[in-house]
Amino acid sequence: MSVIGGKWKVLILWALDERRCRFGELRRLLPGITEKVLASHLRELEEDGIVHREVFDEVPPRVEYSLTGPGIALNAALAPLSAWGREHVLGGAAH
Amino acid sequence: MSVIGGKWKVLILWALDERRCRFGELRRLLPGITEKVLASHLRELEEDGIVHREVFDEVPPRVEYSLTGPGIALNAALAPLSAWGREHVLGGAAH
DNA sequence: CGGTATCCCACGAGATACTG
DNA sequence: CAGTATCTCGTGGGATACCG
Repeated sequence: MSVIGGKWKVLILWALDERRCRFGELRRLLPGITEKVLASHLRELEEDGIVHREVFDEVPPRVEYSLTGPGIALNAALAPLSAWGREHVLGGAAH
Repeated sequence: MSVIGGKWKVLILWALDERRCRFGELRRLLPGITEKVLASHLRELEEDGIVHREVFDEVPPRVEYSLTGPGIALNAALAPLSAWGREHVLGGAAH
């Protein structure tokens, strides 16, 4: 739970499940998140071995985030929980 | 996430997965939890339709908590996440 | 036995400004 | 572009005491 405990963490994971993203892309994909929170969540996910951070030494600077193997597995493990939420929290009629 | 967001909530769910429990039993099954937190978590789980609270009008008073249908389904949906944690957070060697 | 009622505090997260 | 640096505030959770 501590791994996915941040307010925006699963949303970050789902965004990265589609494709690898740059910092600014993630910020745009997650309306309302602040740079500070996005940065700290990415740091924690990196420390937990969930996301990989790749720095390209270019101008302008480019940093790309992607899921690691365990990160992909974590997203798969979250799928049933997500399905449960759609079924029981969101309208049980609107599935 | 808000449904299972409390610090002790999944532990409560797992305790109730075995069998229905009384308040004091849960307190003993969860060393370190305070009565206030246990009570508030149970109230929230009840409001979310996860646990059922049954009051028996006896002396001494008796209250039993059990999982509802959605609660049982939630526990099942948590199983893959639990397995992921055992595999990747706890020792990947010690499975 | 099964809880409330208070008080308290750390920490997560938002707002805002700034930088290499 | 990809972040830091501060500051602030609400709230989740802990400690303790009390109650029908």
